[in-house]
Amino acid sequence: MPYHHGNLREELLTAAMELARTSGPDAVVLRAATRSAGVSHNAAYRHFADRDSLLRAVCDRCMAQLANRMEDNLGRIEESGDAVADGWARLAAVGLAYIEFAQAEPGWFRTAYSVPDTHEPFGPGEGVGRSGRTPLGLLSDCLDQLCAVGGITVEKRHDAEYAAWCAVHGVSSLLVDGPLRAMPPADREVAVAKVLQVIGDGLAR
Amino acid sequence: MPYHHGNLREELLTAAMELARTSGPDAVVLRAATRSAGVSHNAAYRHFADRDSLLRAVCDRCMAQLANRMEDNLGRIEESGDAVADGWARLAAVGLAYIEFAQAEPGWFRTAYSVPDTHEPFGPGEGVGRSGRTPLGLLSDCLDQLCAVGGITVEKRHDAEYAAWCAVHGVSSLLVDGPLRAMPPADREVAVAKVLQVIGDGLAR
DNA sequence: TGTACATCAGTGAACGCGCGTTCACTGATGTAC
DNA sequence: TGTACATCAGTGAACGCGCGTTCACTGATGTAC
Repeated sequence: MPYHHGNLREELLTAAMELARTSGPDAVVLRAATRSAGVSHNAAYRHFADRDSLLRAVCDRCMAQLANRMEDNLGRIEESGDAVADGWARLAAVGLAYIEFAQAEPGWFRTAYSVPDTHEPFGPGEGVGRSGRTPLGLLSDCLDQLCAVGGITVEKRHDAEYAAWCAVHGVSSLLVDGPLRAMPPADREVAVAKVLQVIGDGLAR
Repeated sequence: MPYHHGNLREELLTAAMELARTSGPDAVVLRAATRSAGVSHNAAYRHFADRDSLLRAVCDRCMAQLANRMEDNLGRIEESGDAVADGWARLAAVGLAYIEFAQAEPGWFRTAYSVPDTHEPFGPGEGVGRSGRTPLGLLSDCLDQLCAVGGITVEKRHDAEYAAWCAVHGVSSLLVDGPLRAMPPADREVAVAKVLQVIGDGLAR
């Protein structure tokens, strides 16, 4: 191992992402990250002002992972020719991606929403996936499209992201951290389907 | 201060509730609770097996506080004579109570959902308010009544608590801890209203 | 082309913090006889 | 009614843990002349 590491900042972030993945935001710890990078613990201070700055950078990446998962699900959709049906399918794909991400990567999910109070929330260009859009941006896009093709009214479109986001966020939180965490997979599917169905009905009406 | 305290268990719980209220579940710390009760730190071990047992007991109380708030809101409703309208009003009251509680008592809200992994989830008779019902129980009651008077169909009633619970839990979490925590009050009301409206529409349809 | 020197990126020891938990103990209480 | 003694509810000192952070430092790099 040479004295100059070469890419320590990146390696610290990789290590910290692994900590977050396994054990959530509280496990994003300077000493553990440097340990895992094979470097003395205060080498980290060359690249991050303090522990919260490292955590903040990790939050960004976690949110980006969520965005990527949503984009993946969107990319897998086959157009049916029916613009309204496709619009609903896209919205469902985005919502399901959110819930699946939370369950598949609970540590990342929790961390994505753990920006320290001492730091600014995500600014433009932060927490974005490959397409450059945030999770919320991707959801907005779906709703815009659905509105454009007449799947939902303009009135319903207004602030609709709150309804959709809160519903999928709520079911994700309750399944991952909350009282539903012990729920068997079959029941989870029932709960998730009900949430998506009611939200869809509520927007359609 | 006499050697025998008399009611130390209760006083520790009161102190721990105050810690939770101010700073959330992580602040529920044995030494702080005993300090605040004016007692040596390991006196706590006469009343709680360990730190997690204390936290667990505090979680119960926080959930009970939430239930009480929901009951308060229900009690404030004036019957209109229209059973269906009253049913919807009760559902809205319960949902709003949940969201208001989260914003008014963020520490308690977070703690209510922080039962340690090492402990069993709430059993019967735990996390209940004055009426002996849990928050989820109160919600179920509302949905049952609404269904009984024909406000929602039997099919919609089925598993409807997931949809309602997840929606209010999601908006609460995002407003209290999440990216919406910086939202000004006026915008919060808009978001909350939208969530409740869409969920209501979705159940009604 | 060679070299002095500023700059950058690491090291290693140390400090202070607060926590949960354990140990051996002492003071107060209540009950059997 | 008095007293020995078990039991209960506290005390106080100590341990070990892992953390964030600071300090003075050393090794490597690159650039001006």
